Amino acid sequence: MASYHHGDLRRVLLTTAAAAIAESGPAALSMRDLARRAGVSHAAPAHHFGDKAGLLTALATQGFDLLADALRAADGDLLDAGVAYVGFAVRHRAHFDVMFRPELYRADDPELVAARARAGELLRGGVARRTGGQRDADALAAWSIVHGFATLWLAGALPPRVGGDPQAAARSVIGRLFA
Amino acid sequence: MASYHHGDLRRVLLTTAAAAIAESGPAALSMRDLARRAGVSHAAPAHHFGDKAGLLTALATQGFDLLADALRAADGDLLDAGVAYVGFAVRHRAHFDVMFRPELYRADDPELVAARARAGELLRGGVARRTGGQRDADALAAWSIVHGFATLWLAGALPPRVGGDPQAAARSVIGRLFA
DNA sequence: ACCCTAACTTGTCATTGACAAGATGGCATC
DNA sequence: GATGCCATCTTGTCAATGACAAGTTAGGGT
Repeated sequence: MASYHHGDLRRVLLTTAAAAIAESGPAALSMRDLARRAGVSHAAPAHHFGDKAGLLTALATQGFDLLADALRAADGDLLDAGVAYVGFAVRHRAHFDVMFRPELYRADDPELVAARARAGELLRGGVARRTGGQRDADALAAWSIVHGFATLWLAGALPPRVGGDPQAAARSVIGRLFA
Repeated sequence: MASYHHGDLRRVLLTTAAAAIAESGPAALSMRDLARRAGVSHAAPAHHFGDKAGLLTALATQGFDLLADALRAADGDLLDAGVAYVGFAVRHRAHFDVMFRPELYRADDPELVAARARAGELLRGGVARRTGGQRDADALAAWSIVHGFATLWLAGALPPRVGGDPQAAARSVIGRLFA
């Protein structure tokens, strides 16, 4: 038997939830099924997250932090940042799914707000190095195109001819911006 | 008392469901609450749609048809088609929300597949008039940018400075493509 | 040795989705 | 105009779920 005090349950629940959501979407996630997968009682998740919205808030927060990490690695280059954005969405599909669905979680949670602000800062930074032009509109266009591509990819809405490598396809698409 | 045979229930349920989803998202939609809003018994919706997935399949199908109508009105112009796409997303938020969430409905439903194909045809048509370039990648970029903008707008993820008119903002953003 | 509290469990309740079976009434057919 | 048919809608029921209340366990500080 595992010890009565799991000790690491919160993290395990988050990763398990991410896996479950990646399979069937946030709507299909059940607190009780999550508890079952983690081998704990049906009320254990509620202890750590309060309720379902609490869990998804934690997931979204983690997601914004992961996105910030991914963008940091691109180091300010617009194209790389865009590709990294798509890469993040594909690698962390569950987080991405939840992050932009604020009705599922508590969008005013302080930790969530802070993490989102950090990621937003890096997102804007990716465009900052471009010279001239209307920076705001450029940033918005860049964000829109990568977000749209990632969303369509994840939804399976893109035709097969796009190919199997989302990051490569994204690179080609982003190239159409400011061409 | 309303007559025992409602006669128009199916359509009423679809519009009521769209309103409910526009308020709180597809996840929060309850068949029983839907029945309550429509003033019918809790099992009436299931008669028309089978189950929740059936209802959302019907909504998505209707959504693709509405999108096709909106695109047709743009008459082949790329910029107009993009603005129309965003306008559709904002005006028919619930439909748009469901359409690109295939795990919520039966993506292989024949009527759904047909409606989606019709809309897809018009979508590609919006880019067809452009001369030269790699048409596929151009179409993908255009779709991505309008879809991303619409998604971000609906998620409330855009900063306030973007303003209150999504179609105007979209026009400016789309202008960054092929500039 | 003691308690204090975080971590988890058991128990419960209203609500939900899905299904089964019954009731109603318009409509075609004779 | 009586009869039968069947789509439409209702009532009834069941397992599963989310949320909450109350109890149990163990580890750490004093």
